[in-house]
Amino acid sequence: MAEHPKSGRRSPTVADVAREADVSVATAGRALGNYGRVRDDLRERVQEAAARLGYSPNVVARSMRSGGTRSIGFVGADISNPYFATAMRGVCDVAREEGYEPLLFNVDDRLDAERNAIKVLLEKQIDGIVVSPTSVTDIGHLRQARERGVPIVLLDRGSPMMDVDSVVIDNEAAARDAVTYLLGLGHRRIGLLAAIDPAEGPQLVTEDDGRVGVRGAPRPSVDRVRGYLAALDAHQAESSPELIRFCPLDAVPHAEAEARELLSLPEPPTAVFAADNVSTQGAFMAARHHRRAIPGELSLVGFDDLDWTALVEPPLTVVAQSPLDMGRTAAQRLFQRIRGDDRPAERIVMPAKLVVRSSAARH
Amino acid sequence: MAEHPKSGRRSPTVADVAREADVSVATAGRALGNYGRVRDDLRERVQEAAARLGYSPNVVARSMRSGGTRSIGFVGADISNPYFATAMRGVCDVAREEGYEPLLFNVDDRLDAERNAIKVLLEKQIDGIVVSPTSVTDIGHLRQARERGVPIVLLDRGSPMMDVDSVVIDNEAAARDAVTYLLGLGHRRIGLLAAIDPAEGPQLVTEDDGRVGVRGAPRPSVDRVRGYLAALDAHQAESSPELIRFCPLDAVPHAEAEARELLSLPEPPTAVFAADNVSTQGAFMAARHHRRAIPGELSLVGFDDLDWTALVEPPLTVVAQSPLDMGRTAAQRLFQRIRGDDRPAERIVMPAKLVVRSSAARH
DNA sequence: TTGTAGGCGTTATCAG
DNA sequence: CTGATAACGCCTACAA
Repeated sequence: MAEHPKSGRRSPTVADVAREADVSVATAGRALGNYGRVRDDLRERVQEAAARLGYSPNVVARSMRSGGTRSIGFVGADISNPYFATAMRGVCDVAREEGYEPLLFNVDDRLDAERNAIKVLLEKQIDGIVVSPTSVTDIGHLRQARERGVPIVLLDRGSPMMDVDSVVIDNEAAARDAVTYLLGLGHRRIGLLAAIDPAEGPQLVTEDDGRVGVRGAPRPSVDRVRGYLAALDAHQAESSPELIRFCPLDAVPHAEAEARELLSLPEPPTAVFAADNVSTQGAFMAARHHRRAIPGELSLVGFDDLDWTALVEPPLTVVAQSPLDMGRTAAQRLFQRIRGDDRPAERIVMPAKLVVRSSAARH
Repeated sequence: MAEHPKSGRRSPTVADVAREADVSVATAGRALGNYGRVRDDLRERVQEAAARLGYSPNVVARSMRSGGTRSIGFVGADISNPYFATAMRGVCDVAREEGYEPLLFNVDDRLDAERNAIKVLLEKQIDGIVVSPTSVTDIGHLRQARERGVPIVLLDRGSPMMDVDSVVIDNEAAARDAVTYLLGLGHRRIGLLAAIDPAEGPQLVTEDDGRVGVRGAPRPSVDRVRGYLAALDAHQAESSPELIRFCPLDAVPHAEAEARELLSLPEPPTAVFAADNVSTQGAFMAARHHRRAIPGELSLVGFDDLDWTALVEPPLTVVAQSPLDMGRTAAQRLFQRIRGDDRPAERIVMPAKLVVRSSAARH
């Protein structure tokens, strides 16, 4: 048992250990920190003294001197969303492997919270940041971090306005594949459900030739809408604004409400592509509410391979991405940057694949 | 990682601002930190200079002087487990309200990882810790933190060996209620499934009167077994070791395997109580594998009101606790301690209630 | 009201 | 190989 002579008081410092071992602070420091050379017997005496006093180094003071904190920041929407929780897990694992500590911020897709998170991280002298930016256009705070020399890696959402690394999936292709799959099953009237913040201003437009297009910053959801439209175009299937539903907030009840409206259309879709995990849950619940049998009366392809999608009846066909790997990859790239790698910024595209289960059938 | 004198990139300090504004560092410091008195025109000059230089305070240096870091630690099993993710969310929210930053550690129920987490947190001069201890008996590292004067609050699991606050539910009562509910429906042969680490050494014993008992440290799972047994006893229903299944690891496949064995018994139970969310998922999957209709052929009561339990068919009857509130409560108590409150340690019992849906029927 | 001069704990530098 | 000392950036007695 280590004695605590001054229990509850100031914790012992190198100077205390030095005094106890009857050496200079410099020698004690060297013996404790394994730097420089110390005679073996002295080293031992110091280490014994340290153990006796219950010494543990003060990382704050160390950071003070070194300028680095051996910690990184992770800024994401919400940890109770499984996507972010898992991505964060990946970031944490890599950080620990590197001997770094991650600092987590939930910003709930609020820009002011994100700005504040970046500010706090900079004040904390963090060594790097992984961020899923709320906005891909309003990024002054991210720029500021970069100007300070703090490396940044974008996760899930890249920004064309900023020259930094990003780790994403090819959202357009993933959506195109999913919708092409439904088209291949014979569906021609396919609904789309997506959680898109209207503040980011994506707009549905009807082209001269009657086809629908989407304009807006390349956020994941918007890109998925593009992929959906591209697949329809390629098969000359109809696209119509009434089949495309955005739910304004990132919450399941809103998504369910939109999905219900979609299914209540005079001529309802025979299939629905839900472009994110919130919409997927909303669509599933709406189908149940309307007693629309899946896949008999309604085919459904969802997004994100969450636990529950394989547990429900029928198990859902979904586009699966790997937030764990994305988080790991983002962190790995961040550490390359922290170590001084200055190759040009890169857009790292991770795989997403369609996991076919039983929620879509031939029409 | 900013090495020491990094040419001109070094971020500006109070001294730089002072020079720019042509005042002393003290005045600049006062103007920037809103303490002491500064003449208005000077304050303005300083703030302009700060803005011009892009000054932001160095929290590390501030901590160095003040001795506190305005940050707390959260040590839990695994953020990708929704229970911990949500609890962590609660802790984070309260911390931010208090102007503190939370530092998160995943320890995956590994004691060495937990010890290391505590060590790192102490070195980082953290102001307090919320921890879901892996072990309720091997707690030397937690003691050490307390001896250092760092307040600790235990979450989910209390320890009788340590005089600290804990935030828990009444696991025994919750399990008793759940099983009593099944007994009330006429079930007499009720299986139990629980994820218990054998390393924590709970033992099933058969008493002289033929009844089954459980011995072991009061972890949540063990307490739930106690509650299960107590309910059976109170109704003179049979208890038998073959009806009680522990899965060794905290993973769904193991739970499912145990559940399958349980359902394959020559005389299988008519109802199952799954004592945690992992077991609940395992039991549900096993029932499906055996084509045992719920609740027609098998009644199931699970634990933890996760999203998916309401989404499956039939929606599951579960014991619900609120990890969000538990996390918030733990953090609130922690801040009381940080502020110096030294009332005796308390065991804060949060509510858990049975949410009746459709997975249990009359036998 | 403003300025000067330490000191927090660690580590790097330089001299013995 | 060891020891004294000077930073790192901020804050606060204390002095002016």
